[in-house]
Amino acid sequence: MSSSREPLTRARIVDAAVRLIEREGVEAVSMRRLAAELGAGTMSLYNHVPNKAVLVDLAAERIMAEARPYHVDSDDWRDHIRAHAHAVRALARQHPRAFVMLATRRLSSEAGFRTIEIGLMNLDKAGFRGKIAVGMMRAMVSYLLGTLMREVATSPELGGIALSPYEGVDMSAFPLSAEVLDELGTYDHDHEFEFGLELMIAALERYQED
Amino acid sequence: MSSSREPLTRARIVDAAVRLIEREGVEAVSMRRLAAELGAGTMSLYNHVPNKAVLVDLAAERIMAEARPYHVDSDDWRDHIRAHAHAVRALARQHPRAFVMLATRRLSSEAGFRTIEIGLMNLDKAGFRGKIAVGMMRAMVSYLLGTLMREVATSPELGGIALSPYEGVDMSAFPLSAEVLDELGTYDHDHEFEFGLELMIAALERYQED
DNA sequence: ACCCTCCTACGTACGCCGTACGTCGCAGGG
DNA sequence: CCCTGCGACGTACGGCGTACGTAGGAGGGT
Repeated sequence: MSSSREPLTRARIVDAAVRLIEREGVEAVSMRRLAAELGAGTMSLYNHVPNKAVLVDLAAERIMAEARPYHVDSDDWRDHIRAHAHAVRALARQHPRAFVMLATRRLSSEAGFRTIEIGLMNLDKAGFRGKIAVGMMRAMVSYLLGTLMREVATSPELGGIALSPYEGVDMSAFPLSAEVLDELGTYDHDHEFEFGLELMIAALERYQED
Repeated sequence: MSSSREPLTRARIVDAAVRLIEREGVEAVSMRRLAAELGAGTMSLYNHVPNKAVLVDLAAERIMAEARPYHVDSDDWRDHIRAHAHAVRALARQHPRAFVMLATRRLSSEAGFRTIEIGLMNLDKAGFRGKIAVGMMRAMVSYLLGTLMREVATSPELGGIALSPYEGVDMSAFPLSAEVLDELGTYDHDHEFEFGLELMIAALERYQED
């Protein structure tokens, strides 16, 4: 193992953790396994990282920091909000196995504020400021968090929240559901994301009129 | 231990699991501990439950089934949607330590369809049917899932997604955030939930006009 | 009355886990 | 030359889920 010659570093350890998380999910991460992957003794990791929880935090921050900057070629605030939402979605889709972990964890302040600031700028363009802008941003975050949880944590092997409609349920008790059973069993995540996003934007526009 | 005389039952085991989850969270659940709590041998549990994952599923379903029916005294579809959203929120707040688990798990079909059917009924009242109603319901679910994740998984000891703004970040790089720093550090979950909910309803109303 | 079957309870053991602690070897400075 | 300090590592403890084997009792058939 060539890598076993390199000295152990916090960076190398976090790297390995991120790779492992992306490949097999957080629950696959263990100190022993990580050490083995690095060709090192288990306890050597503790010279660089105080414990597993911190290590996972560091991995989460590293993934968060990967968020790509993006450029929008438009003056319409709607396009900026759309671009921002798509960027968040892209991050979630690049790291499906890490998303729940990220969503459940306290954001690192730096990356958090970068995102918040962008959100506030976009709402500012739409004419929303101060308290109300914060409320709207939070509603947007909630929507994004929710859809992406549904999209990304939905694939069966990740253990998701999807409904699996055809499991011996007596549908006669649920007439309206029965009518749209096909829709309920189908997921077009692109389309759903777009639909919900436009719904949110429509809501903002409505507030703009007052 | 008086309870150790009772015969072991699936129901008794699931009950104990639910209690433990509510008291200390899913991660505190272990077969050994559960058995000890029931005054039984660890392996005896396996006569009633195939493995821990299924046991946790059963506990999740049991909690889900606790959802209280509610009555709305109004003809306005908005009030029905509000009531439904509040019911979901109440469930989440009654089981904060279980919510992330519930949100991450495949819903039991029965309870799932009950909720879906109510959602579809409410949207039907507003004049939305078929595919578009499904889309709207999913957007609502996303919003609810998101806000409630933020609300319920936010308390520090549960390891949440809240921002904690005052941690040596150079705010001069984030002027808009700096302006509303107080807002960002404050959480009024009642108010935020209501605000986001009205935002969603406003969006639906807008679609109604077309 | 007998036995046979089946179900439940339980003990043991294996292979994982996180990590406290102690030791060893080596690099650097005096 | 030795001393100090630090990184790497082995061992060990107490936890975990669960495969497997056994023992005991309850119920039914004869």
